[in-house]
Amino acid sequence: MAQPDTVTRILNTAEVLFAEHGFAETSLRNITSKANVNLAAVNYHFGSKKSLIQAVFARYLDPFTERFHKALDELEGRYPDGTVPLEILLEAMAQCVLEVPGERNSLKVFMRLLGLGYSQTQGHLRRYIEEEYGGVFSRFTELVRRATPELPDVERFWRLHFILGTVIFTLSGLDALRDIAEKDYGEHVTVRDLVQRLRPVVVSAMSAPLPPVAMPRVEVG
Amino acid sequence: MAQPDTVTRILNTAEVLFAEHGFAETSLRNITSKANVNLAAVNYHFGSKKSLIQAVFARYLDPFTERFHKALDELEGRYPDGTVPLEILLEAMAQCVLEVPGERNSLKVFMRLLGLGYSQTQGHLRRYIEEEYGGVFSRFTELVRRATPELPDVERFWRLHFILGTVIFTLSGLDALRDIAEKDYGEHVTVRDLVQRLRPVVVSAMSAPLPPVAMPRVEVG
DNA sequence: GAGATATTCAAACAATTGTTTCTAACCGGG
DNA sequence: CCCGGTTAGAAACAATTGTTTGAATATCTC
Repeated sequence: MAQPDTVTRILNTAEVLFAEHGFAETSLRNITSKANVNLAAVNYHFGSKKSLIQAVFARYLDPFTERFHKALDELEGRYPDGTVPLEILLEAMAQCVLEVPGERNSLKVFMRLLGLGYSQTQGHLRRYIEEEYGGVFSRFTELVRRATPELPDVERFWRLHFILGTVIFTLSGLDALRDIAEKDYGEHVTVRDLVQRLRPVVVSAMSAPLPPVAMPRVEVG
Repeated sequence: MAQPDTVTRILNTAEVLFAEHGFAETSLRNITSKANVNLAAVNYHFGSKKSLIQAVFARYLDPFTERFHKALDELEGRYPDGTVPLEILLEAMAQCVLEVPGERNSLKVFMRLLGLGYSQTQGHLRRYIEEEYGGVFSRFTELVRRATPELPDVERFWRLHFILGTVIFTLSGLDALRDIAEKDYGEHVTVRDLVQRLRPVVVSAMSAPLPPVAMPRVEVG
């Protein structure tokens, strides 16, 4: 079997090392040695470590956004009034996330990278992701807005991030949690099982009753 | 105003730098210079950078676990059959989280550290937290078990981690989200507001309908 | 106040980091 | 065949990392 060329060999190795140990904790020498590639190759092909990190993300996010856009196109066509039911929207997003890495590496790496992208304080990464892929997300949230007209805008904003937290946190820490679950309950869980479990929880979260209106706090002398 | 002694000066500076930039991205020299302390002081007082990180966590988690244990004691006394309603349990936990850092620094730093502790792949930290503070958590989950007897054990396990993800993810990324929310909706949000919003969402998530039973996949020839 | 202990300090240590440089090898088109 | 630009390679670079050392200073005890 022919070895892939240098840049994909670097990307393949880098993404699993990043996912395993984080960005700052993974040295270029560690990557290049495991990839059987010269150290200088990274700076030659990518320019810098930062750009390598972004390239790792792009290889996942580019096909994802493409699929997601297509899926939303299809949905908007199927519901000509522009109001797609919430469950359908969430389901479409879940399917797109599930399909993307299937071709190549594991979904686990993808989710772990997403989690790191949010938590690790690599400023450049956050900016890069927002600029490059903010478009699909706002398109999605606009559809969610039409699907949940009863929700105040602020409330919907926060709830979307609540469930984003649930998904990223769970799937990105999946390995550790899976071990515990398997040890304590003897049940081997796949990512698809988890999505199955997430579905009703996410839907319930989005349609929870509104919180009591915040009283402006009045100082009592 | 008298300056606090060296070790607390180090801890005070370290915790905000860690929360801002992560552990690996924060150098001891950065900490010691901002704390007006000699570089060697860290290794003298704490032994190593790892131990400093653990000490930063301990200063938050020790008082938290103490309060949390007391709160659970009080609840178990109030409900002698050992069945505390779920809402009360969640409320108690929220209150303990909110109260702890009030004395000293901001709740924001605490939550950010918690998020980093989960996502950053500092193996020693995970182990330290589990060994040192796993006790309260399992006590809490046992109470949750009694409060939700209708939930299968596995399902409850996952749902607890779902909402854990929501809370940590949201509160730990609060700063960035707050900026967006304020810009888009002109509404300044405090941590307490967020807890207000989280309450109904979390309760709904825990009491969502069970997912459809997973069919064992049968290969169709 | 002398002596012992605890703390601070500047300096150096050894290891590792990302990046650059320059040379050698490759490879397709004249 | 050999020449052009592209890729691979070994080595060195400069900067930064956590940690250690040994002397100076402060703090406390008897």
